[in-house]
Amino acid sequence: MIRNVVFMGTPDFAVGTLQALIDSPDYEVRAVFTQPDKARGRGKAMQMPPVKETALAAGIPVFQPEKIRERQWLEELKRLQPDVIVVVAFGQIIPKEILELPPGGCINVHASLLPSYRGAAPIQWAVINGDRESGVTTMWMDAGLDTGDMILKEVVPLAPDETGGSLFDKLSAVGAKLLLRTLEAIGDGTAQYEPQPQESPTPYAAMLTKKDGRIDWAKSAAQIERLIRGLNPWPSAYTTYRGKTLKLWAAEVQADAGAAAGAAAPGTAAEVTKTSLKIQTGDGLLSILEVQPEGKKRMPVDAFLRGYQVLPGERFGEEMSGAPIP
RNA sequence: CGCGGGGUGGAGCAGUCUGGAAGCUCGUCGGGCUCAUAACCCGAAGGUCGUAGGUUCAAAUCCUACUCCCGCAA
Repeated sequence: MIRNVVFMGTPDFAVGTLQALIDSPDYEVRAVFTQPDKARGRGKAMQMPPVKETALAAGIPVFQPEKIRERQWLEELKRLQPDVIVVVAFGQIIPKEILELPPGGCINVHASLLPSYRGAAPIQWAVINGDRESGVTTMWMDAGLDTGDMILKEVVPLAPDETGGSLFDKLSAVGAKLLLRTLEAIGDGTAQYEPQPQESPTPYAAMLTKKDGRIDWAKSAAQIERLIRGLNPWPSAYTTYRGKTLKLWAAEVQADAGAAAGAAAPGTAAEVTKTSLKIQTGDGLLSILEVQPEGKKRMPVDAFLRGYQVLPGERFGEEMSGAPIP
């Protein structure tokens, strides 16, 4: 029998699942654990995690441990007597003592089809790698990182124009439903626990940083286009132009294959018209569709071209280092 | 008080330092040319230069306050 639930999570991705638990008549969310408020945004204003806002709105007690591994939190959890702890993108490593505390275990919702993409940024990496499908997996957490026994999975196909943001929304919704089904199965004893293979078929999906968005024009047009989609809306793919940052929000791989005779160096504006901008990559041309200059709003390329008068042969992504490229 | 860029006809920009008739590339509307066009030619409409106040004979431009948008950082 599963009734008392403690929820641990932090970002937007976790909100849907928390809300589903709150709305369900079968469970009582006794407490929510989330990361401490942090100064973020312009003006470094304190901002509470999305999960905290949801919990407060529902009148649920919120705990914000700096380090969940500290003894006091284990004691607090013992008092709460959860039948199960639900963990969704919490952002801290949960110690073994806590993992072993609830009779129903610590159940994690992970945004990939495990054992692929263990780690913090599975969604974006699936888009960046051009996968045909992704999904959500629930598992019984163990001491490893996303290595626990798998309980339920749901596959979600990727659209051709899938972005990190759009897939994020899809998987978040799927995750909420999948968790409810998982708790149900655990509650009535029908849950199946399938151990994961030791090795993941994919590299570890490390947390993304701004620098992951810097475009390497030597890569292929297809790879760059996927990077742009995967990192949309965060952290966003970018290059530099006339010494300033230029974010790229949408692009299209140029179909006409033969055109890429490779005369120009990667990063060069190969073809410029009044309404289009095609940049030479390591393999093929990439037609830029939407950009955002530093300090400006997003705009379609044609608007960008009107104001900035890009010349054929201009270079994108030049480094300050000034090392001449042969 | 974290750092920084910006708000100029519908769009993107210049002009601001060195005050003195609102500009560029487009778009829109009308006309022309063309088999045709994101092409070309002719003409037109459209702006209290973010808001409020100040300095000045004169402010998009200098000063003050405010407001909105965005990049970095976190």
